[in-house]
Amino acid sequence: MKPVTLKQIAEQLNISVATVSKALKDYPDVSIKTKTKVKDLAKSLNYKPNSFAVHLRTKESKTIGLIVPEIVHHFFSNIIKGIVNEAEKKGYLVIILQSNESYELEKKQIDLLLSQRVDGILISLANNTSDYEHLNQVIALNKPLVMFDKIAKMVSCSKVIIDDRKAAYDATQHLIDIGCKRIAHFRGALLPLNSIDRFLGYRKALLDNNLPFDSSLVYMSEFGDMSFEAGQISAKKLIEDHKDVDGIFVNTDLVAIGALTELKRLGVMVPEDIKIIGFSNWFMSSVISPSLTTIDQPGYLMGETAFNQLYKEIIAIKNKEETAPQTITLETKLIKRESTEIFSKN
Amino acid sequence: MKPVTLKQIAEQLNISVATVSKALKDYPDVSIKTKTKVKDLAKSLNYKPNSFAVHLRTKESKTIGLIVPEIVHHFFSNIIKGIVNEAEKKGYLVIILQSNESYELEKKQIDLLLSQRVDGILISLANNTSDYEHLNQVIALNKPLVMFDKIAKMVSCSKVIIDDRKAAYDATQHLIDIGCKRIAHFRGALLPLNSIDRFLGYRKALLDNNLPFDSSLVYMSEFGDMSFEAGQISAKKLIEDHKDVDGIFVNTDLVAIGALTELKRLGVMVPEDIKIIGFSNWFMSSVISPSLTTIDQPGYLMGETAFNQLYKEIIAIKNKEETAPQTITLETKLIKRESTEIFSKN
DNA sequence: CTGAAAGCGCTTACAG
DNA sequence: CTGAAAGCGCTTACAG
Repeated sequence: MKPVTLKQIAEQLNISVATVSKALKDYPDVSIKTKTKVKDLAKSLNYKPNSFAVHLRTKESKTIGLIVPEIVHHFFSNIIKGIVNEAEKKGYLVIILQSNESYELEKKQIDLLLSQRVDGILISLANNTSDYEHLNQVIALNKPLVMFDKIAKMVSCSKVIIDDRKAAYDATQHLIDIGCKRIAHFRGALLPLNSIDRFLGYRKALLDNNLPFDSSLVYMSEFGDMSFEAGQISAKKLIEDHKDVDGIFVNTDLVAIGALTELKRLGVMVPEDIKIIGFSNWFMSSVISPSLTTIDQPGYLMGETAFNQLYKEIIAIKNKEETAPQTITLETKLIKRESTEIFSKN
Repeated sequence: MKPVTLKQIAEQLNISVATVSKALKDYPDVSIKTKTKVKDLAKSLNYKPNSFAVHLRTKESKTIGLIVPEIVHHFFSNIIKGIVNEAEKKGYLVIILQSNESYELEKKQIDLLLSQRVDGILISLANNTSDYEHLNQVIALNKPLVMFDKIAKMVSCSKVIIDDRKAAYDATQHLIDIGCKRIAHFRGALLPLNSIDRFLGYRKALLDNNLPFDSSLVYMSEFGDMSFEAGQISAKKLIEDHKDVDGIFVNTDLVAIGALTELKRLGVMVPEDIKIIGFSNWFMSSVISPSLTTIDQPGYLMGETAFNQLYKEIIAIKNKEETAPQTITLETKLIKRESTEIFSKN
C-alpha cells in the first residue's frame, strides 16, 4: 500500500491538486463545502503529507540535528530529553548522533546533518575537538548553531553553559569551609573548556584562602577518561602518594563514586579521613553510601534552553531578522550530603 | 549563503545537470575527465546533495524513527546508543521520540514518523498501550516495524526481547536456592507484557518449589510507577504487613535500590534479614552498598539487534522480497552480588 | 560519452 | 472560489 497523495484525493473529488492543497491548509479562499469534502476524504484515506515534497518547496525541514559525545550518561540523557520534549512542542523532530568523543566522527556528523538540511544544529563538543572549521561552516551557511555544556569560546554562535569556574570554586570553598587543608583535584581531559575551568576554579579557591596550590595533588586519568575505574585508579595513587590529603574535589560524579569505592576498599573513611565532593548530581550520587556531596547541573533545563535558543534563531532567520549570538549561563547548586558531613570531633 | 546545487556546478562547467549527477555517483558511462572536473568543483564548493530532493525521487529517506517510553533510563539509553551506532554504520539517521509512557503521544508520534516518511520504525511500547491500530497502520503501509523490550504479542511484526518469564524464574529460584521461604515480589504496572511475564515467572518458581503463592506478597506501586520512591513505599508497607518475609524479587533495579535504602533506614539488614534481587543490571546497582544481585539485560545488544532486523526488512522490501516476522530472544544473566550473599550462619 | 525530458509530491503567485 | 503552471533539486530511462 503506497502512501496517499494530493493527486489521488484530487482525482477522487474531481478537483485540482492546488485546491486540495489549499483546502487542507485552510486557505481562506476555498469554499467551506470544498474544504469539508477534502478534509473528510483525506482523513478517511489517512492522508499524510510527504514531508520531502513539502520541505523541498518550503525550504524548512522542521528537523534539527543533535550531536552529543555520549548518550549513556545521566547528564546528557537529561539534556536529550529536554531537547526532544521541547522540540516536539514546537513541531520539530530531532535527529540524534553520538560523536563518541571523536572529533573525526563529529565532523562527519555535521556534514550528514547539513546534507539532511536540518533547520539547525545543537552540539556538545567531543573532548579532542580543537579545530572549528566544521562548526564555522555551519555558521557560514547561515544555519543556526547552538553549543551547550562543552563549548568552544572561539566559535561565534549561541551557547548554553554553566559557570564551571564558579561552580568548582564553590565546591572547593565548601571543602575549605568544613576544615580541609590539603585538597586534591581529580580533573578531566586537558582540552575541554569545562575541565579547564573546573581546574581553574579549584585553584583560585585555594589561593583566595591562602592555601598553597600543589600541582602534584592534581590527578588526570589516562586519556582524561571519566569512568568509575578512572576514579578508582586516581584514588589509589593519591593514597599512595599523599598521606595528608583531607579532601578531594572530583571533576564528575562517576569518577567521584569510583574514588569513594576505592577509598572504602582501602579502609580510608569518608568523610572522617577524607571528604569528597563531585560534580553533576547524578541520581546515583544520592543513593550510594556515603551519599555524595556534589554540584547540581541542570541537564533537562539546559536541553530546553538550548532548543529554545535554536528555535528563536530559526524563526529569526525565517523572518530575515538579525540575531546576535547569546551566551546563557544556568545556575548550579551545591548539594551537601554525607561525603562532606562535619563531625563534632572536628 | 545558500547551499550549492547540481545546477550551479553544471553551469560553471558548462555541462548538463544530468551529467553532473551521474559523475558524482560514479556512473560508468561518464568520462574520467568529466568526473574529475565535477568532483573537484563539488568538493571545493562544499556541495552536499539536498536530501529532500534525493528522497523525493528515490523514495528512500535513509532515516528511521525510534520511539521509547523514557530517554533518561539506563537500559533505554543503552538501547538508543546501540541503535544510533549501528544505524550510522549503515548510513541511516535516527529520529528519536519519547512517548513518556503515554499511548496518546505514542500514536501521534507514529503519525509524525509516517509523515516524515522514515524507512522504518523501532518502538518500545508505552505502559498503557493496549490498542494497536497505530502499529497495524504502519504494517499496512508495508513499512518495516520492529518492537523491542516492551512489545505486544498481537502485532504481527519482528520483535527483539528477552525471556522475561524465564529470567524472573531464575531470579526467584536463586532466592529459593539460598534458603528464602517467604518471597515477596514488587511488580510493575498491570499492562506491559514484561511486567506480567516477570510476575508469572516469579509465581511459577514458587509453585515448582512447593512454596505457596501468596498474592498479599505481591506489591504494585500506584500507577505501576517504577521509581526509587516506589521502592521505598513498597518496602515500608511490606515490613509493616509481613514480618516473616526473607526475600524480595523486584521488577527493576531502580525500585530495588529504593527498597534497599528504605530497609536500611528501617534497620532491616540486607542480606542477613531479607535478601533482594533486582532486574536490569543498572550500573548503579554494582556500586551501592550492599551491591545488588540482579538480572543482566543486554541493552546495547538489544539496540543493535533491533536495528539490524529493521535494516534487513528495509532491504528486503526494497528488493521486493517477502519477509516473515522474526522474534529474537536475547540471553539474560544472573549477576550475584552482596544483596543475596549467603552467610555461614545460614 | 552527454544531455533533454519526465517526474517525485508538494506550494503558491497568478489568472480567470 | 477554482485551477493551470512553475518550480523546489534531484535521478534515471532514453535518445543521440
